[in-house]
Amino acid sequence: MTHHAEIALSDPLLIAPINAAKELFWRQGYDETSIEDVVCATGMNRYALYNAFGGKLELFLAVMESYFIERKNLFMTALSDPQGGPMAAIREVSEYCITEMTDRGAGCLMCDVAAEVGRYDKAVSERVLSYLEEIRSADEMALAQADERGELNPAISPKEGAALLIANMLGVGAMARNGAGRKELLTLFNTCLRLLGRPTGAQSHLRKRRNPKTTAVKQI
Amino acid sequence: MTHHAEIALSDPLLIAPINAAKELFWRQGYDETSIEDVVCATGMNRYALYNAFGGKLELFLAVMESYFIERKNLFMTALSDPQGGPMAAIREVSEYCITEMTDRGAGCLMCDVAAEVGRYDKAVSERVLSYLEEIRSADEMALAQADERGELNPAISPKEGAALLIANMLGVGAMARNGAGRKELLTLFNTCLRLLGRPTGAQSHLRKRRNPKTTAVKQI
DNA sequence: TCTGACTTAGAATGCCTATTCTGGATTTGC
DNA sequence: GCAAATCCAGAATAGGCATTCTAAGTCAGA
Repeated sequence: MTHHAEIALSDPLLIAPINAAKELFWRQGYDETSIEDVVCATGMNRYALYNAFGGKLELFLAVMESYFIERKNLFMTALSDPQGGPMAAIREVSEYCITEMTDRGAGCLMCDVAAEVGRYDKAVSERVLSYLEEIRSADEMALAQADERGELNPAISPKEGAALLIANMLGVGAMARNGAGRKELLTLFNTCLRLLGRPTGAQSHLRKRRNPKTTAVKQI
Repeated sequence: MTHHAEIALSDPLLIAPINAAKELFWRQGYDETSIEDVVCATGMNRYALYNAFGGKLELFLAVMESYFIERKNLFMTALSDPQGGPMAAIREVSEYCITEMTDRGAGCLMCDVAAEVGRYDKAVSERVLSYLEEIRSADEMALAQADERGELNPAISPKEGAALLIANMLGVGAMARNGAGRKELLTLFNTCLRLLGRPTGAQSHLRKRRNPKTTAVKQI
């Protein structure tokens, strides 16, 4: 009596258990999360749990799928038709993700936890890459809009910029996992975003302060 | 009869076993690497292994320390007095790291594997953060030199740029762990490096191709 | 060559965890 | 209210793994 992730996801009664399990896997990783933990956190009976999902791996697959869909929706709705402009939308959605990470002291569920599982199961690691590509292409869409509005740094293409954003968020996740603070991570993300944007003359005053020897001349 | 990581590191006979174990932990992670694996890979007797290190955790600590020192040396020697200029040195050392990662389908031993162990042991996660800071400050040093030579993007400080580089490399590691290819990762890193450098007029031709409507005017 | 310390290979131990089983409780359909 | 199906809690089961033990083998020094 094996059940598939899709079936589990479509059952409204399983939404709460899946979310509880997601929280555990996200915070603790796959190996470090025991079925006992899941039983306690969901309040679900062990027997019922095995009946509903089939086993630990299948449960994780359902969690992963749920995360995938949720995250895809988040990015798609935020970036496909951004009200306050594409760059603002990217900032908003990314800062939301950073908050999620620092709240949990964890990175991306797909990229970090699923990668752990991907060692056994090639299908999982392929799913992770497809997730990354999905998010990247949403970012690329937004950056293409930014480009049309002249808000993208001319030195890069929307595609390159999107890849950079993804890598930066993954890096932020790695740092969150190791205990870096929210403020530090936001600063880091802002640096990335600043470089992605079209350079403005106003920014050069930073340089003046930093290296007066060569740029002490007033620039007003 | 407990031995400490420092003692193990100073014994030349243990260098080879430590390197073999490092390879295993790096590729497979901490939990996924059994002592049996280590026994096979090092050719060392189980008893001798326990005598030399004390246990699995202590072995990993020795591995971690070895990686730390090795990596610190790599960055320090490459970046403290770079012959071909600071930006070239950063590129060189980073590309070396990317090769190490793609060779193993893994990220950074400290940031990824040690983070796994850091869940049990606070001292380990603090060590990871101190490692990150060490590398970041080496990058910052190089970027400060670049700044003095007018090679740094005026929109950012050496400190910000160094943090961005670290995050980018961590992101690259996360992607390598999930099976991304070397070429893709090099492209990604190059984008990052391009943005860190001082923008040149020549780059704007990229933009012309992408968005002819607004920049079709010849710019030579 | 002999002795005593050290090393080895592999078996035993003990713990932890996923999964299954079981006998009793609870719900459901009528 | 009742029979049948379903669900529950916790006890077995089974396998994996770190760590320790053991009994035989090896080596160094005289």
